Amino acid sequence: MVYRKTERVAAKLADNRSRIVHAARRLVAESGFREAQIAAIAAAAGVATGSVYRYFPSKAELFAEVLAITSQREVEVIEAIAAAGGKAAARLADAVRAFASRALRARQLAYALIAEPVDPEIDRARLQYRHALGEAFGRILADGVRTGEFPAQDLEAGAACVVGAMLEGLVGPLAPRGDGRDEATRRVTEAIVAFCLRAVGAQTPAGDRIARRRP
Amino acid sequence: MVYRKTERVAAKLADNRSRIVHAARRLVAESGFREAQIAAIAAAAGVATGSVYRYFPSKAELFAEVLAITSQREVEVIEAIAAAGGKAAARLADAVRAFASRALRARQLAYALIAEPVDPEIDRARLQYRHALGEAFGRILADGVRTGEFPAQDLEAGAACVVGAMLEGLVGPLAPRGDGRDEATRRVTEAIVAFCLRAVGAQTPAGDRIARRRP
Amino acid sequence: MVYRKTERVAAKLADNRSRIVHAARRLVAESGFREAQIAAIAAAAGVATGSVYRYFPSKAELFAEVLAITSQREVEVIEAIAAAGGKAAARLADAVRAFASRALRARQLAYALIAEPVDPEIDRARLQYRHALGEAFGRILADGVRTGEFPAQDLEAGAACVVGAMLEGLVGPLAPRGDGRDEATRRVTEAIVAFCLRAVGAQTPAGDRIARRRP
Amino acid sequence: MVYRKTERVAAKLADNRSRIVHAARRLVAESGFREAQIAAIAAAAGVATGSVYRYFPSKAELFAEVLAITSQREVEVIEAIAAAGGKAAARLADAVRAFASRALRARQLAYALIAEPVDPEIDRARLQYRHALGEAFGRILADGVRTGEFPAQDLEAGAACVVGAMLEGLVGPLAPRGDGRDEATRRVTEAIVAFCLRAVGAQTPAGDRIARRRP
DNA sequence: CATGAATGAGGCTTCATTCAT
DNA sequence: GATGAATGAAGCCTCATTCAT
Repeated sequence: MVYRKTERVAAKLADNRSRIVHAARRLVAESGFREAQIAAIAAAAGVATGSVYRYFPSKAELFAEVLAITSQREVEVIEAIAAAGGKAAARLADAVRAFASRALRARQLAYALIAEPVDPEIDRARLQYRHALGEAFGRILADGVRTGEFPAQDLEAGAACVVGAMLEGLVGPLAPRGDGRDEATRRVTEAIVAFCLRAVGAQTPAGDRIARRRP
Repeated sequence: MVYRKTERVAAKLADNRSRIVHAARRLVAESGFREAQIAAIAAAAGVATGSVYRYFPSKAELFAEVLAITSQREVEVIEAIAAAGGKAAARLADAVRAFASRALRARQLAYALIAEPVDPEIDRARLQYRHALGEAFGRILADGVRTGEFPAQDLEAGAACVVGAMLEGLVGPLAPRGDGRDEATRRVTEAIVAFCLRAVGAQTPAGDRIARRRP
Repeated sequence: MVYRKTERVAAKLADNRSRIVHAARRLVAESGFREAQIAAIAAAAGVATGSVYRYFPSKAELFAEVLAITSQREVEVIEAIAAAGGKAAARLADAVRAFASRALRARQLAYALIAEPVDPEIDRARLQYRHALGEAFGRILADGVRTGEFPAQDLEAGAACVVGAMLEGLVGPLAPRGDGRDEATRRVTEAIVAFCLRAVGAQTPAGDRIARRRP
Repeated sequence: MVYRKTERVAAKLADNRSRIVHAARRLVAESGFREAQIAAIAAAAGVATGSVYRYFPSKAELFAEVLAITSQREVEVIEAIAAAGGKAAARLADAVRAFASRALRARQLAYALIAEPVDPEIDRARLQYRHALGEAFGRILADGVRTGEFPAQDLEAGAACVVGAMLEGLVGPLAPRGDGRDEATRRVTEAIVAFCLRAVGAQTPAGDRIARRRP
């Protein structure tokens, strides 16, 4: 019984699994799902093709996990902001900004997460992501409505709309082409923030009120 | 005689082309891109497989046209509303409602148009659609800002956000499951309308203003 | 409409289909099911791999047909003998001899037909063959019993036993190694014939009766 | 101490080897060769996959041994009956009955032993089994001929035919579906016994002789 | 020796595209 | 031009065997 499940062995296994997932993630981030074939993933992970199947029963399951893991991180960021204290409006703004800066930094990945063509089987994972994202934003909205910061409104629809506005604004065809740090991108991000704040009925700051006046 | 024959031939050709496009569209609407293989499309169009390649150089180009034609119609509807007279807020509301009722009536097609997995090459056509949709909404926004109905704002971003909010609200994972005519769906549609009106800073009707007051 | 389904085209199709079946049959006859992979069959038939799937939905179905066609011929031969006039005993002897001479001439094929390892899905076709073979022999038995040539007996079991005796005697491990025309093989064949005749209770000819006497 | 250890180790080794063989046998009996992959066998035997290769150079050799061991038992039963005293006809009948009752009780295993698709390499073991079975029956036949119970006949062919008749009658497509203890199965078994007795020319009991008369 | 994860060759199947008729 | 059968590259997955620990 020489082959004990020592930490090293366990680590190796976990490492392999993780390397496969990350290789898959990387390939998706670089060239989209199209290019992320099992053989390529295995090669990128430094394992044999068959080894992928030791960790995942099928390609679909692997990708589901890639989507799940990747999006979980995004959702967690938003959830953390949602759960923080302070004004709902400020949290909403922060959440949008956080999402934006992350999405723009890894545009191809964000696109894949959100919109790229995949197997219908894999798509479920994507829907879950957007659902979770919606719930996180929904929590902020609910808080805002409860405290009177925001007017009464349909929370579910509002959350979905915020998510949609964000996604389309950032990943859609009108999205800025920068990496999240250039001026143009910052402007668009702030425009989306303002859009969402108004949309949920937040008391907009003075500057905005002034902007409302006829020129 | 020769002229007539030519005419008839031309008509036949146009007819075939159109039948192929429509067969493709129908298959997509019914079962998504997955099921829309060249052979299936040809069969549905009543032509031979090879004939598809007489009219389209590749599958991607065929689908690009399917997307273009289908979305053009949608865009035209929105553009017509955008170009109509009256308050920008009313037009915005109408446009969202029109989009919603059409999208919900042909959900699978709308999903395919907006989000379903396809070849990256085909995806460009999708982006154009969303771009055009954005422009139509952008025009309404611009009108509203010009007349002072809406406050000054980033028009491009705002248009994209409106489109995104609509799409996510209607086709995303939180979307209603009805066909556009049931009560739940109507409620969601109106919630999206209200969201977008607030988002662009429209002077909301009295009822909404009241809701804005602290409870 | 230049591409009419002329005889030539139809013939070509039928030809291709048949060539695939025969290539498969040949490969099986030469090297058994193991070697009969789709690619090899296609190559042997002079078509592309994919073309096999124009004619057969799966490998299993192709082999089912190979088995069916091949065994049908064998069964027909036996059935013709069964349906002929004359003494049942003579027909039984003829049927066994006919089966033997054919089986021995294409030993590998016979083995594959009867016993070689295949997909369980394909196996059904094999069972049908043996069933049909059994029925043909059963008819002879029934005739013999009806005319009083043979004693009353379990016809189903008897037929199965005759088939089994034949198969084992000819294709089994004790089978002769010749090609059906050498002396040793002829002797074994006649031994099997005698075995089956006695087994069904046929009035054995004088020579045999003599052999029954104590030596 | 060292000696003891060696002894224990040797026992352990023999134990492992035997467990692998029996696990393989069990898997085959339960689900056929298809399901009996090395990994599954190792798991069922409670050893590691690689350990299988410490005891057997290849899958084929393992299965050859499985077949050999399993069939040896069957052959021994038949041989014991063959070697017993008494009338050859009675022994033949007993042997057939013994074979039948065992085969029917473990139908899947019997099928695998006799007919299921496997590697050609493994098939040799199967042939040996049938050969051995044939020899056991052949001994009974030889005895019968020597004592004058049975007429002179080709012993080898006769033995093979008896085996074949049995196999086909019991495991073939016309075989009864029971477990060897139901009435239908008993009837078939007796029909096969009668068939074989007649086939070897045994003096059949009075009832059968009467049946031989013309009606 | 035992372990069991890793290997990777090999097989089946799909489907966009081509081309002889 | 139209036809639709033929093509064959490409991708997923399996599983006997190996080998570092």
